[in-house]
Parts: sequence; C-alpha cells; structure tokens
Amino acid sequence: MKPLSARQTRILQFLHQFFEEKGYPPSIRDMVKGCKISSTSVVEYNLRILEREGYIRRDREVSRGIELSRERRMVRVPIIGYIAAGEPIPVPTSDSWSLVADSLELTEELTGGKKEVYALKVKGTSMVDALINDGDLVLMQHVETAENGEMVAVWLKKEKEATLKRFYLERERVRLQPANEEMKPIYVNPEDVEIQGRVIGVIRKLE
Amino acid sequence: MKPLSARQTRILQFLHQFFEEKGYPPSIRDMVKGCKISSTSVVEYNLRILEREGYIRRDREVSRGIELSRERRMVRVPIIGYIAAGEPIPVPTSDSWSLVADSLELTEELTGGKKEVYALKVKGTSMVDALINDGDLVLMQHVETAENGEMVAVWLKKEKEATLKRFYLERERVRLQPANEEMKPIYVNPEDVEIQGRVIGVIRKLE
DNA sequence: CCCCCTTGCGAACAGTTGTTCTAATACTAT
DNA sequence: ATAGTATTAGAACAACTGTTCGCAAGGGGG
Repeated sequence: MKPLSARQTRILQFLHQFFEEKGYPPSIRDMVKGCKISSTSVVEYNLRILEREGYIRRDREVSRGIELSRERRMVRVPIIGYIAAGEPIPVPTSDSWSLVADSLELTEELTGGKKEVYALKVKGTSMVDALINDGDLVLMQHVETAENGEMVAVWLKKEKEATLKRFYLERERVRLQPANEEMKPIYVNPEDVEIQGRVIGVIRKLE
Repeated sequence: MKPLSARQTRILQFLHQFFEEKGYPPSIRDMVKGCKISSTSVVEYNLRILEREGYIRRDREVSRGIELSRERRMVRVPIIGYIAAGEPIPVPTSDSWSLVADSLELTEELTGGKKEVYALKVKGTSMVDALINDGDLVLMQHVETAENGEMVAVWLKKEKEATLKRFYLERERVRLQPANEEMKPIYVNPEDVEIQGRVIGVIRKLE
C-alpha cells in the first residue's frame, strides 16, 4: 500500500465517519460536500486510487456502492461454563452454540476465523501462573491433541486438577510450561494428561 | 413490536443478507428483485412499517438510505503505541483516531460503550505482576486522575518506570497494588505518580 | 525547454432511485 | 353482504448519482 495523499486520507476518514453515523455509505456528492472538494470527478479519481490500494471495494454504477474493506464480521461465542482448579473443564456439546444463555460477541479478529470457538470463565486465582486472573474469559477451541508449544487446557487425572499451560511432549514425559516464564514447568506422565481444548485468547474486562 | 408479516420478514432478511454481502444497503428496486415483489411501492409500503416498528431507520429521499437497527455496536480502537517498563507511556492525541495505521476492531461489549478508548501493546514481561504478558493488548481510557481501586497506567517519575497497578490514595502516600493478589503492593509519594490512563481491559491473542 | 504523469475542475449525460398517485385486490369485523 | 382497512400493482416524475470528457495546473526528469 502506497501512502495516501492528504485528500485521500480525508476522503477515507469521511467515509468511515459517514458510515458510522448513518449506517450506509455516502454518495460521491456527499463526499464533495463533506470534504470540501469542488468536483465529483475529483472524488471519482481519488476513489479509484483508494480502491486500487485496497482501502475500499466498489460496485460500479451503483449508487453508494462502496464497501469499507476492513472486516466487520462478528461472531457470537458461547460461555459454556467455568474453569477452576479443582473442577473438571467443561467441554462443548452440540447444543452449546444454541442453548447457552450467556455469550460474548467478538470480531473475527480475535477468534482468528476459527470455527467452534467457546469461552470459559475463570473462577479463582489458581491460574495466575498462566497470567490469568479470577473473572477472566478464556477463549477456547476444542481439540483432543495438541502440538508442541500450544497453550492448552488440561485435566490432570491423578491430581484431579484443571490447569492452563503450554504443552510440550518430550521423550517419555509431558512438560507443562506456565505462561509466566519465570515460573518452573511441571513434568507429568502422558497418561495423566487429558487435553480438553486449546487456548486461543484471553479477555479481561475491568470495570 | 407487532409481529411482522411474511413479506416484511422476507424483506428484513433480504436487507441483512444484502448488507452482509455487499457492505451497503440495497435500493428499493434491489429489494423488488430480491424478494420477488412486483412493485416498488409495495416495498415502500412495507419499509414504512418496518421503520415504524423499529427494525430499521430510514433517511428519506436518500438512495439506499437504510440503517439496520440491530447490532451496530462495533468500535475501532487505535493501537497508538507500546507500553514497556522503561519507556514513557504513549498518550492519545487528537490525531490518534484518524491517523493511526494499526487498529483493533471490537464490540462495545468490551469497551463498555466508553468513548475514546485506545490500546497499547505490551512490550516485555515487566508487567507479569499485573498478570499481563509480552504482546498483550491493554485497552485504555485516557484519564488524569483515578478513583481508588481503579487499575491505572502510571509513570513513576523518580524511578522512570511505567507500570500497571490498582491505585489507592492513602493518607500521605499512594499504594499501588498488583493485580496478582499474592504480590506485595508498593508505596510511593503522590508527587511521584503520573496517571496516564485507566485500564479497562486486557486482550491476549495466542496463535 | 518539453514530455509525461498526477491531480484538480466543471459540465453534461444517462441510468438509477425514492416518492407519489390512482386503481385494484384481499382480508376483517360488523 | 357491506364497509372499512390492509395490501398490492403499475406508472410516471423529479431528484439523485455514477460516469465520462475536455481542459488546465503543477511537478519531476530528461
């Protein structure tokens, strides 16, 4: 993307502002007025550049046929339960996406376009070594096996404990590494590890 | 809201679908074609009803002047810079919302409807005591004074250090409490504290 | 200097589009 | 059935709107 001229920046900014305000795109003559430009052809000229540079998409010959390029996709993520040290980790079922009361609305920017993302609310401060606090929301994707280095939610059968750690399968053992690099990893037997999901994000809301 | 007729439901559904697909609202004649209606006046007639019942908002005499009432709760949050232990904390300027290259799109669910929210990217692991990791995004709101108990970004003048802590003004000193409750607070002189913003959220994206 | 490219300007054209009017049809309650 | 309301149909109009064309001003390089 080449840098935009002052006029192009102005038009792009007006485009966003108008759309935000009205809910539909401006006409070329709206832009003439809004950006204090003297002719529609100047706008037309600069719109071509904005389109070529990928800032907008246009449908020619259609009034207000401008689409702002940034993705505006929203995803509704169900909060299917709580995650706490001593309790089993909830696993999504087929109903999860339809029958759940509480949910969270996110952009695909946060879910990375992944499918079947769900959220768990953290109960208690047992996950501070993963830099996760009481009340945080953990974005999860259901998997049953993990790649090395991925942050996963695991259930340790012997210890009867749920935890969030980075997963590394080593020779005959599994190394679980806390997100906080200053803290020491724990080593467990592979049979003791039950992978419940992959952590793809953390959201903390403060009041 | 009265129940909608089949035709009105059809139109409303087409409206959403068209908008989702194209990024701008359909014209009345688009709806005629898309909903297999024989006349523009029928669409006009039903649009009035949809407007009266609050499903849409219209700007009369404006082509494609339709705004969908549901879900328009997206906010673009500029990432105005980095926050690191030894560097001053960036403060938003009036340009921040228009001239920033990098930005984040969020729902108002996360910003709580607050105005002038911006984001800072965390550089380094110096904020682990706030349960914030390298690469995390901190959602901020610009304030110059803080209420007791709020999580704030502060610049400690004497120590030349940026940090995120809960703020408590006590008799003659300021107590800065890490989010991790197991860690001890630090006490500083009020003159040494420069409040740069209020933390309203934390977002961590994992790959 | 000239040439080429970018950018800006004004006007005109043709297709698009919201609106309105009249008439017809369907449905409901009395 | 009858009156009244809700809905549909078709057409015509005036304004809106994207496009295009000719022209000109500026700027950089040969």
